[in-house]
Amino acid sequence: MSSPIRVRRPSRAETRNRLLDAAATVFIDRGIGAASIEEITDRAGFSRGAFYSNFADKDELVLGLLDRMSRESVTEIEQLMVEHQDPDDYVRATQAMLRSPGRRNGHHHPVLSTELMLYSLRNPKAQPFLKARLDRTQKAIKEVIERNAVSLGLRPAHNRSAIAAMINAMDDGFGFHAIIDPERDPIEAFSAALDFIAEAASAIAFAEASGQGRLPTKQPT
Amino acid sequence: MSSPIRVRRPSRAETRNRLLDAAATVFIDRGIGAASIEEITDRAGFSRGAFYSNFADKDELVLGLLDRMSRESVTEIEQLMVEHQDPDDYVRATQAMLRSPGRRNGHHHPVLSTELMLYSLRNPKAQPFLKARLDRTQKAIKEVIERNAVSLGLRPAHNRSAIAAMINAMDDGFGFHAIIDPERDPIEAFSAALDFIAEAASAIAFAEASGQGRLPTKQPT
DNA sequence: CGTGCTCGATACATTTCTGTATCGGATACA
DNA sequence: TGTATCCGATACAGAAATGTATCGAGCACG
Repeated sequence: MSSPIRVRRPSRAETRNRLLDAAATVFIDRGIGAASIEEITDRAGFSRGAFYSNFADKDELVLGLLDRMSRESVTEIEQLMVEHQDPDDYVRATQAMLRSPGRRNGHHHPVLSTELMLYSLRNPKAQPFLKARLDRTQKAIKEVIERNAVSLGLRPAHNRSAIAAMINAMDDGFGFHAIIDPERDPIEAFSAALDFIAEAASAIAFAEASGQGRLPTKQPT
Repeated sequence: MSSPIRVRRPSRAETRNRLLDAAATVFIDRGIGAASIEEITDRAGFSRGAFYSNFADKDELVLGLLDRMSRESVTEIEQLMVEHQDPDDYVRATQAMLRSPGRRNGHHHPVLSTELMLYSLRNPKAQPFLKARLDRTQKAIKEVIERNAVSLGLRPAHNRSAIAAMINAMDDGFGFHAIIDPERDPIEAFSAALDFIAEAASAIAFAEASGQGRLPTKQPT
């Protein structure tokens, strides 16, 4: 029978992708610096020859991973935000996504992100990818804030970008602290923080409306 | 002349400390995983023999560094907090400390902290050190919050530990984002965030005093 | 079919890193 | 001053990792 399923050797793209997948898991397990090409190819089920046929060296591999991650996530966060415009919904969707199988195993693992962040410090070529991702994330958060500005009671004077940066920083910070202390639940902490900020925003709006003077804002630096 | 200054070979403790110093800088430059013993001893001005005379292997070196950092910082943050009970003062003192020469060069560099965090993930022996440091930091922040609870307008219902965790997470998060994008100023962002939280706390207190009902709090997880 | 090309496997050369064994100068102390 | 001990330097062996050169099976295309 001419079944479309045939025993064939993996296409070049397939090999490349499997190598990238394996690289992501080895980077998580060992760290980028300590990861050897051999462990990566072993885990991918190839020989080192396959690696050197697809990449010049480890740096190019990391860049390739970064590039693929970048392509994949261009729409991911934005889509999530668009689909769940209500902050509550978004938090819940985020939880679901974070817990979905294949997420923490795959390439979007907080540890991998951290490894890549440090890597970008040492290889400037990687920096634009991560900066772009950071900017995208914060822009998406900002858009959700702006859409919900009225119901949140946010005053025009409040700098939405700054608040988005705060939220993003907290999100990542909680993630890191969960790495240090696994007993901490970053999602719960993040939810609580969002609640506080939402409550704070309405309270500030209320205080303002009641003629309560705005607190003096200090000038840093 | 019997000057007390003599040409002597460094004491054991001195050698050890210089090795730890060098290790810290190499870890920052290359990452813990990619750091070789030789580069560390070179930078410290010793031979590899000196290293193996003081440490069994790289793991023991990292643990030693962690231990020394732990000892050094036990009082540092707390002292800073005690000396500057006013939040404004504290922020300013923090800025001064962060900018003090020898801080970012030495061992308290955000990159080093991140390296160690990832390391602790892979070597459980390191975990207690970092968890202890994290707990200490948050406890100190919490104490400052509690001392200033009245002037901040914090209601008893507010969970001070959660707010301390928020602040700490933001602090670290901003630091990490500054690593990704050097144009960002983590100190300025942190100051702005503290302002927002302080403003929010008084506004919440004011809204509460005016009979404005507390916003419903969502139940995560 | 068969021929050329692609791409992963194998083998090899080289470098780098680690860890140990040994040596010798400096120090402490009587 | 003599002597035992300490501790870093040197030398060596082995392992691990890198990168290249070569080989050969599979696929595309005539």
